[in-house]
Amino acid sequence: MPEGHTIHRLARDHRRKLTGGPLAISSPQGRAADAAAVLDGGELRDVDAFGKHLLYRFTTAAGEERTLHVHLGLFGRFRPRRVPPPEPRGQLRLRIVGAEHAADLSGPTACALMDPAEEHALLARLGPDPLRADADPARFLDALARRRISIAQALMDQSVIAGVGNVYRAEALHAERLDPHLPARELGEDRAAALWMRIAAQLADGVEDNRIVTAPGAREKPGRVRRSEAVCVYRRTACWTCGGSISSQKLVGRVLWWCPACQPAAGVSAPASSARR
DNA sequence: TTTTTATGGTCAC
DNA sequence: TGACCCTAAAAAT
Repeated sequence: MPEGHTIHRLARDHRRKLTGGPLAISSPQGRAADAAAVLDGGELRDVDAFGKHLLYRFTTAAGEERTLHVHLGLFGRFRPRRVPPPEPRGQLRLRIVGAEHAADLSGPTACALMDPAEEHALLARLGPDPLRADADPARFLDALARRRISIAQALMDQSVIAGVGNVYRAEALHAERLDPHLPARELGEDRAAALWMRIAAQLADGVEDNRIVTAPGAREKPGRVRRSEAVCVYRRTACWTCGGSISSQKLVGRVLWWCPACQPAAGVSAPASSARR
């Protein structure tokens, strides 16, 4: 589930549904018992999202300001619940129950209190997040210009750009007709700026839809569109745009998907060079 | 029923 | 680069 759009959507939803009143906070599974004990009975003031990280700003029942850091990782999920919530099923790391809304968190990579120093260190190693109004695209352009790694690898590096995951990487590169193997530094300012804009737009759509829909026209009929029909290249066999065969390759532990026809290597007939990985 | 896979990330070698 | 962490559902047996 979680790329940056999921995280920002959760921040928005939880800000709206869980702030403004005392919360019962527990860790049925016990693995976040310490944080739950501190936060139980407190109030949520705000929720911040940075890339794939969530920061929940609490005022505890004792009147202290504390921040809960949540990172969903690959498997983490926040599920909305009615009040009262049902008996916990499966592994439930954290349960937050307000007067009208509740939320269950399972499988996160991180769910722990974070002090200001740790938060500072976290934010310092994150690149700009296109979903944040305070994001500086110049940092993205600079990072790309300095990297020898491929653009595909660069987009997965959260210190280059925060919030992009494996689906948006594939879809944004396809939308910009960029060969994923192109070295980041060879992108050039114009194409890098266009890529930033594309990612920002796709992520923003993702927040609104609460899912990734990048296939042209598919957003107009949400709910009816299967995932495979909502994207152009990710985990597809045929390109949504041209119908050609989609290529895939394991790259640094993740599968990269692209359309060789829509995203040709610069100078296909040129002598084999470092362009291909 | 078991195995594999997944939209993520860290750490040790 | 691989081991590992976390959970659930799909795919394979």
